[in-house]
Amino acid sequence: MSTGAEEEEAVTLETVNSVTLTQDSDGSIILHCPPNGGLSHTHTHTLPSDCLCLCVVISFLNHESFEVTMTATADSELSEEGVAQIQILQEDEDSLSSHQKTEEVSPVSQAWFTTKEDKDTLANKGHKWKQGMWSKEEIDILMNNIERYVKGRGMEDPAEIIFEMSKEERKDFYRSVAWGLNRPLFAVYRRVLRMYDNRNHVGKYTPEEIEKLKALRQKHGNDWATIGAALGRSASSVKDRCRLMKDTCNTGKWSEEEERRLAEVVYEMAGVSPGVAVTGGVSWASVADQVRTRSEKQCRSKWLNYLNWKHSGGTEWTKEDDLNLIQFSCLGI
DNA sequence: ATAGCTCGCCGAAAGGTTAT
DNA sequence: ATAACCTTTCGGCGAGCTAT
Repeated sequence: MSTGAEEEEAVTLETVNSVTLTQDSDGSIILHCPPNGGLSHTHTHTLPSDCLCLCVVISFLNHESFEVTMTATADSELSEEGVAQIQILQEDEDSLSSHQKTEEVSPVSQAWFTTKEDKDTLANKGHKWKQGMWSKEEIDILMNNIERYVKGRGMEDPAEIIFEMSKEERKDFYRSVAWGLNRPLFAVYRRVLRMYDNRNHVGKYTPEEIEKLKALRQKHGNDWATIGAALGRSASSVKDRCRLMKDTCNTGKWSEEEERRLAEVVYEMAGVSPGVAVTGGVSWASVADQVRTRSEKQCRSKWLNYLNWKHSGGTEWTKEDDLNLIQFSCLGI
């Protein structure tokens, strides 16, 4: 590390266009470097608030992508668009030139759709990517990317691009916006749609809405788009709401018989012997079918909150214990 | 502990549009 | 015509909150 390039005579200067700086909602500055592989290393550096000059030494080990998050900069030197090109002091000529020879984009986040086979292939090549819940950091990156894209085009509302523009007009929108995110592009696409569809975060369903929903459900079956339109909600919202309206189930305390059935089914399905903790391999919908008197959600909740622990715990809580407890408490003991 | 609920994620697949 | 790109839909599932 040095404070200036003039002291580093042996060093080659090279501008890499695709390296950008952005700022997240916390004011942290994020340096995005080209993703050339799946595995992403994240380093966090905190800089003094009077830091005027930034020197970053980067090695493209294994052509992996990475980002550096910096906080506590006094005045951001970012340009209007929130993007700054930076220079890289290149210490190892071979690493960068070989890096530049490799494909410029991550195969994970740049192919529009990633089929099962694609994913197998990528995994076999050692690529890894994120799935599941989006972290705050990822959302920040995404929103920043979107903001940058929007501002860069002198626009105001991202929804304009997402819902009004022709595909032609928004050409590279999704790929630009996926920048720095180690997820399949398709996942980014869906995330963006969900995020900016204002029929998606409307809030709690009122009793009136529930009634309407039931009626619409009768009328239109699984035509969620139609139902949603009639209610001013998104299709996925009404679909998910309907999922919760099962009415053939018991409520209240589980009977011993129900618990027994549940445990039996779960152990059978998970393929472990009774007493072993079950961590996965259970389809709760099927469990509910077999338990018969409880919904999928009730089964899952019951198992995860109570029975799994009870059955696999160090001291087995037996049926006799249950009976004793009941008897004793009835007798006031 | 249980129910009720919101918000959210995923893979898969079918269907539509645009570029070459 | 074909490939690449984009959109929509569906079924399956989960985290985590609140009220009681």
